[in-house]
Amino acid sequence: MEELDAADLQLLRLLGENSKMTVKELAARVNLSPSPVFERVKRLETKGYIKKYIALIDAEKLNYGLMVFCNIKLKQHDKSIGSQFVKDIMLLTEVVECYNISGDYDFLLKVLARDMKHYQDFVFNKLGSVTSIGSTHSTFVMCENKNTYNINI
Amino acid sequence: MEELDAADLQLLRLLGENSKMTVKELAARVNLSPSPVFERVKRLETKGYIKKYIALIDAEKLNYGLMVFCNIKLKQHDKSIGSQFVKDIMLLTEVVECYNISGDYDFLLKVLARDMKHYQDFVFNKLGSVTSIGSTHSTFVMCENKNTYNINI
DNA sequence: CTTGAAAAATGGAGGGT
DNA sequence: ACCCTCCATTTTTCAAG
Repeated sequence: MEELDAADLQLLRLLGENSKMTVKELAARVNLSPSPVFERVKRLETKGYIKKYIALIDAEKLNYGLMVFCNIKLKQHDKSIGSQFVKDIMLLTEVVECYNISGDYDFLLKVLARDMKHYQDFVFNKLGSVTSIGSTHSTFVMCENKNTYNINI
Repeated sequence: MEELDAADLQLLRLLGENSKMTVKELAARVNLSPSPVFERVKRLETKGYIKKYIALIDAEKLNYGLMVFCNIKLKQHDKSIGSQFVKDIMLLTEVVECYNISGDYDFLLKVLARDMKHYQDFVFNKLGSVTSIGSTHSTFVMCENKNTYNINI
């Protein structure tokens, strides 16, 4: 995989921070002319180093000010229960991330809700109807101190 | 804040999924011509609904295949200890997210590491030298099932 | 990697509903 | 207030060397 030189890594770093940079600006930063930078970026895209380009939306501005980490224990641990759980979870719009984890719980969800009332509704009505769930434990985020959204290269 | 109509929300949804969509493509999706779409997007940017545009980098391709949620308890809970902790944490490149949380622990970190050896080094040498830390508890991610990076509007 | 040129998108002026 | 059409400028994209 190490077909990446310092300039490539720098391009990933820059685009991971701000994907609106023009090829010209990127070229100035990595001390190359626009054309090779253009080709390098295209290569990083096709080889999959860059997965996609997205706009980051301000959840608080849209009245989604509550972030909760919801730990989930399944009733049983066979494969079909697990995959059914993932399938059910994928449909819940409040769940922005879902991880299969080690430890006392099986899954960790990052949930975005408008407020506590909304979260309560989410737990009781949405998670409540996912039958594979045994128990849950919620950890509330009081403050987001850092979020880079990307690996720090 | 509800100065956003259905077209604005749709634009946020589309750009949150793929920020490389051209104004022309967006216009076709929301049934408007390019100019008003261009103005709407600019307004969403200046008003802060769109925070920034980024490229998502594939951490696994860069040999950062291990994700860990690291719970942290501080030694004491006065404000200066807390802000010093945040300051120290901000400098650690392995930490991609940091939250002040409710419950048994004070902070939750999302950490990206190359492998278990790297993570061990991170805990012992990097976290180990952050003096405000009382205790830690690591939860390892076995599989990322879902990550939308954005609120689901 | 460079130069250079075609194609496309951005961003703005002016007019219409 | 909002949208449209048209046009200049900039950027992207892709040749050939």
